[in-house]
Amino acid sequence: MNKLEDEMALISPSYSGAYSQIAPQQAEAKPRRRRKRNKGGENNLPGVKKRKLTQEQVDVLEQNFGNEHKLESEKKDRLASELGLDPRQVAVWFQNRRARWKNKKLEEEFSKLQSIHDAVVLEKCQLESEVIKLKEKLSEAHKEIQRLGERVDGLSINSPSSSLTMEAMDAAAFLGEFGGHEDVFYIAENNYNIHGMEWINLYM
DNA sequence: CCTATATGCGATTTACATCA
DNA sequence: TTGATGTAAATCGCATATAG
Repeated sequence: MNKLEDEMALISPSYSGAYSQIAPQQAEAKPRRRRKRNKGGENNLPGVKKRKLTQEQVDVLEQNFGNEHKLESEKKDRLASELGLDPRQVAVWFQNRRARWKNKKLEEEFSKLQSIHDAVVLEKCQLESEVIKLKEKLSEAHKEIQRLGERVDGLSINSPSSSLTMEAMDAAAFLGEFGGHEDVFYIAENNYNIHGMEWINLYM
C-alpha cells in the first residue's frame, strides 16, 4: 500500500501551545526536569508509533532545505500538505536538519583548523632543527676565530702573515652574517677585546 | 508595560534500524 | 534472539520577536 498513507497515520502531538511563560532565569543550578512520555495523551493516539519519513518526503524536504534553511509558515503549511505531514513535523524536520547542518559545518571547520595546526607544528619543527644546525655552525666559527687568534698571537711582530690575517677576517665576516644576534655580538666583542684589538693594532 | 502567540535553538529523550 | 549502538524524530525549556 501507499507508504504515504501509512505516514498519514502518524499523528504527531500538536503543540499544546502551553508555553508556560518564562520563569526568570534561575541563577545557578537549574535542574532540567525529566519529561514523562506522552503516551496516548490527548493529542497522541494510543498505539501510534513514531515512523521515519519516506525517502520521497525526505527528498522534497532536502530540496527545500537546500534552497533556504529557514522555514516560513506559509512554506511549512504548503510542504506539510504536499507531503501529507503535520506542519509541526515539517518544522521539527527543519529544526533537526539545521542542527545536523551546523554540526557538519563545525566538523569541517575543526578539520580545517586541525590541518592548519599540523602544518604549523611541522614548520616549527623544521625551523627548530635549522636553528640547531646554525648554532652548531656558529660554534664552529667561534672556535675557528679563537684558533686563528691564538696563532696570530704566537707570531713575531716582524713577520706578519697576510694570509693568516685574511683568514681571521673571513671568519669575522662570517660572524657578521649573524648581525643582530646578541650573543654573537657579545662573544665576538669579547674575542676582539681579548685577542682581536691587540693584533689588529699591531699591524695597523 | 503586560500578555499571548509563534518560532528558534540546545539539550535531551524516544523509537526504530542495524549489526555482532 | 538479543543486547549494544547509531540516528532520526520528537519533546522540553528557555529566549526572542511581534502584535494587540
